[in-house]
Amino acid sequence: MIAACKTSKRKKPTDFRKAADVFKALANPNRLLIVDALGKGEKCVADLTELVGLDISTVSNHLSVLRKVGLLVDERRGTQVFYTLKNACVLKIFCCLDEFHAHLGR
Amino acid sequence: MIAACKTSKRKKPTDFRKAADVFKALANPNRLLIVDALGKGEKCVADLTELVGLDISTVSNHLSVLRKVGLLVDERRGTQVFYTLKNACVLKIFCCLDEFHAHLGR
DNA sequence: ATCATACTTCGAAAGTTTGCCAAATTACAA
DNA sequence: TTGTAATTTGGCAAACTTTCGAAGTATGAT
Repeated sequence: MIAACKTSKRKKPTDFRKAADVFKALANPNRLLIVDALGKGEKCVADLTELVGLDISTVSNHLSVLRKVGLLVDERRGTQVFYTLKNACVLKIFCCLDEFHAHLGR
Repeated sequence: MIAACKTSKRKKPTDFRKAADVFKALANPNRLLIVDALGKGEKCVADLTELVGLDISTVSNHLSVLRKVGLLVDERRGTQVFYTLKNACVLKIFCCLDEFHAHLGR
């Protein structure tokens, strides 16, 4: 039996669906690469495209997946669109994962 | 710019792939329901099948997805197989998500 | 206005996931 | 050993994801 967190309350089916949507958005190595990069500061689509090495349309799609679940915000400045992490929680989740893999020993 | 966690180090492509696999395992409402239930203690497949309301073979598949990424461990006792959370990190991730949704206001 | 740049949206192909059913496996009991 | 209960595995169809290239949109420069 493991202690739950302070903020946790009785969960409804929609809670699991919403949570699953966020995990779905994070369930792709290229999107994780993007999130990790944005953890260091905002980037435009072209920068991220160079980083992940896929077609710009594909990267744009990945960005929209992350934006739709509220992980990112976009801001147009001139012809460029800059993306930023919406909040630090995602990076915390990364930390939990680091711990998890350390615990697993892989 | 957001502070990274203490344990974070330079990430390799395989790190993102492994992390994505864990998120993939969590990217399904029924599997989240299972993880949440197991947070309260071990359960056998039949118990979990009743909980999620899908075919037992489907639940068995979900459990194997979660086991493969190291989130669960199984233990056979007689004819039954009991599943347990491998560690508390997953529940911490849930907490991060709760925070995230609170921050988003949905 | 026209053009170039930066990005998004659409449509299609290939691959993956989810679910059910039926068949196979495992452990125990009679 | 034959049967029965619990779980896993294999096969399949429907739905979803990933990627690309082409076409579309928005902004700023000429």
